Amino acid sequence: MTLQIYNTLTRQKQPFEPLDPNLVKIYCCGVTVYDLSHLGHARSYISWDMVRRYLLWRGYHVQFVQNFTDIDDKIIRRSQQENVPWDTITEKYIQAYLDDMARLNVLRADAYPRATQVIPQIIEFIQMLIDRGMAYVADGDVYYAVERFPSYGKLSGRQLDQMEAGASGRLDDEAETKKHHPMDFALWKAAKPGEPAWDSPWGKGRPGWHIECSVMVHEALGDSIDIHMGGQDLIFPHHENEIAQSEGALAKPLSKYWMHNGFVNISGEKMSKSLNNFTTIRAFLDRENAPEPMVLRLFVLQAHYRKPIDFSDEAIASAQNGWHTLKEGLLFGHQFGKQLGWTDTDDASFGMPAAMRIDDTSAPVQRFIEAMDDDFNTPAALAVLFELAKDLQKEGNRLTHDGKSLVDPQTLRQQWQTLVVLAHVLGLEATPAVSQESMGISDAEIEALIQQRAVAKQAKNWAESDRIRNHLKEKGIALIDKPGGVTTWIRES
RNA sequence: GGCGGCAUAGCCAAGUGGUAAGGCAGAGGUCUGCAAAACCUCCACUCCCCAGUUCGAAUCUGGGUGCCGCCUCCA
Repeated sequence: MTLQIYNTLTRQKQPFEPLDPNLVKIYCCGVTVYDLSHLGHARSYISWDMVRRYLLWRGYHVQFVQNFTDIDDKIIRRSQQENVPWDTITEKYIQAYLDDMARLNVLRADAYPRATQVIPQIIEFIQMLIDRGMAYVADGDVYYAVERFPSYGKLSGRQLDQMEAGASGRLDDEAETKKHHPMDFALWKAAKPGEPAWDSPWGKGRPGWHIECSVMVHEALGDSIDIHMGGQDLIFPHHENEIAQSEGALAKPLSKYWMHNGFVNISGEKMSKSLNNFTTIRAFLDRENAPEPMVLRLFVLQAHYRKPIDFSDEAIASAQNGWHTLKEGLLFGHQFGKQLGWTDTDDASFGMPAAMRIDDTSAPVQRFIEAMDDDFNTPAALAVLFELAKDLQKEGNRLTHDGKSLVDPQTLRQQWQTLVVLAHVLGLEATPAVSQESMGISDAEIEALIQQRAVAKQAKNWAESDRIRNHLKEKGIALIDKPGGVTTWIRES
């Protein structure tokens, strides 16, 4: 069984066979940097990060390139509104994007090309399209002639004649009158006064939205790549136009597979800038009682990447509880390794997924692979993680409450490592609490309070007993009374 | 109008011809002075509706209903 990927281009799942078996080339459509990233972006890039991590784990070499669109109308408008240079805006939001993604444990791309860094190549590419008769100059603008590209519409399943009707409403726009065909789109836009502009054979101007991606794919990865990915809304017109440009210029397939992620909804409605119902990633992660970033990651992964997900407080609360279980499982080794007699718990590499060897033929790993091979079925893959985590959680509680587990320590170790490795493939990671002593109360103080409480309990002074329990609870210490009057305690994470 | 997607328990969500994963929530019990994110057990004879194919369908076919997305910047 090989990995099957749903290809938007063919509208079906296909076996994944990279053009070069030794190197998978991926281009991921990035953000336009004029504002903070929102939860929709989080969903998208968490999904693609998961795809990348899985391919890496399966042994592929992956070259992952993601662009920043750093010149466009919205950036210019923002720069005028705030009265700062356009590249001040873009620098700010590029940094913000990278910071947000780091919090969500999204791996850095191998390269982050920007539109404005490839202007000469864009001009060259446009010239190539003009030379091949695929584009025409009109009054300082350059347009792509869609009628010259016979398979225009193949990605989105549209036909030119069917789209004309819908375009009639925009004919009053001044640019429309310059076009030979209503669906023609700008490759180069002549500069208006005061706008950032670059010199070109057609006069001062800037690139259109779609051309940058064609050029950056070409520059970074070559004529043809394996996977091109982005949000569902990019299928048309963005990706359709990229295909027209790249294939129109190079006469080679732009990408073998096209992957598109589903949207984030808010109460059943699409989250978008135009509807103004979006939440930024940092607003979400920095609000009061905000969940850990991993909760957002888990929430995203609990649905298949192509399906819409609905954002609600209830859904987040559910993910939060789920993450707690997973986290306990992930921290199992750190918490109980010593007690189980594992000898390497102080090693620097302890707990590092890269240093773990797990049994690939074990049932959980096989089930995980089977799920992920089926077009990255993360909900099914997560079921495996939950089962492992619940098992470990149970054994951990036995160790805490009874002081021993009936399961063989090495078996537990295998289970734990399997969980950690598989979770890592999904980008789910828990870090052990740093310093236990720094939490404001020492072990000795705790023991002393437990002694006081024991005295109170013997005197049936329940009020005092509960006061001590609650006091410690506030300090993050949970007391567990066991049969025989013995009380143990744990620091809650 | 054109193209596409989805409908599975209170909620989220897998499964796509062989008799309903997983998560959240919930219920009962154990233990307990209390508490516990502890332990045990339970929780869809049923998969939007109707008709058909089949030994057998949530899964295939036809029809219907409902919801959503794209066709304009958008992950």
